[in-house]
Amino acid sequence: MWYNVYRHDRLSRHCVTSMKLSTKGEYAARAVLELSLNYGQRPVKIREIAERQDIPQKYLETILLTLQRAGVVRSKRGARGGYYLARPPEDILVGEVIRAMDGPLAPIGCVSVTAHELCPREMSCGLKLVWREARDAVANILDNTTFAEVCQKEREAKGE
Amino acid sequence: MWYNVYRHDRLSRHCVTSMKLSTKGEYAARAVLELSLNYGQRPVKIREIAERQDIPQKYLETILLTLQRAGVVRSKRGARGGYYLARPPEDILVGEVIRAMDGPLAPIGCVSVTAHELCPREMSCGLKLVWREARDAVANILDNTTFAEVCQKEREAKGE
DNA sequence: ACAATGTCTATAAAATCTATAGACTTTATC
DNA sequence: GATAAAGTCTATAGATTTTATAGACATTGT
Repeated sequence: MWYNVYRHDRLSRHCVTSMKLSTKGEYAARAVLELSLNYGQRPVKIREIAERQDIPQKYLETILLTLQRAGVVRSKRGARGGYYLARPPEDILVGEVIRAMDGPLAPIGCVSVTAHELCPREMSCGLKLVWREARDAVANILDNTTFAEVCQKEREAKGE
Repeated sequence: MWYNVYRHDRLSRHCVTSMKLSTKGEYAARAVLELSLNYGQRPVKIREIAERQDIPQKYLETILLTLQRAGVVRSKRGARGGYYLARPPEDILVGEVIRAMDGPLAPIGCVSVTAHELCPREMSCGLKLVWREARDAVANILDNTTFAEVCQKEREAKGE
């Protein structure tokens, strides 16, 4: 019923949409994780992030630009340039990165907190309540997890 | 950044993917809700469901077929035919309907319970834990909400 | 100066989702 | 048993979105 599709022969993904993270969102999260692991050191080149996290470099360039405009990362141009976090990992939320790339977390517009829209038709409110609960549940996780925590879990997993 | 797009001039939707419900998933949920509201009565015609819930009829036909194959609904053919729930609304979960239409709830394959897949690369486990938490949070909502509850909330909302 | 690096915009390529067409099957009713 | 009213099925059209790349430009260190 659902197949794995290899986009650029690196990342597998289901064909379905609902509740799914885009590759863009995942690439962004991995890039920010990579910068978090290098926080406090010199800027990391796009090429390095791309290699270490196995992300298509040109695609990553556009992703990093978006993250920069969202205030998550900063860059230094020219020789010895690269990217670095705009704030310490403790202050960067996973939800923030995902929203920057993919928009609101809500499964449907009318229950979005960051981009609420009125129902174009009289919506079944019983269902609306369910979608809202789902949105809140996801937001509760992603907006309460910082990249400092992700780093720590990553290191714990590697250490064992 | 994100626009409302009117697909068939009825349902608005964001352009973004992540954590979003497909129109198909929402149509399916609304159709099952409609059948739940008519549970115990005679079969409901596709045309009636389409009109009452404002869903393109031809599209709804394929959606109902999928739901039937998933064991959620049944049909009666011929004159006076139509669709009805395969089980009482108390026994039909929202998560079941969404999965039938859109696949696993997990935001990414490697944390899916219903369709787990191995990471094609050494995945950042710190992030993987976050995706799993998000998946569990959504599943916890959608797999603990029955259409009987949705019906009740719907009626409460209408009554006030 | 020049090499290394990020910036920007357009667009190509692919995948996915939404929706419809149209021929076929089944059933109730007269 | 003829007919009309339904559901069934498969293919495919149409639209949108996502993924990815190209290539010219701007900035910085040495």
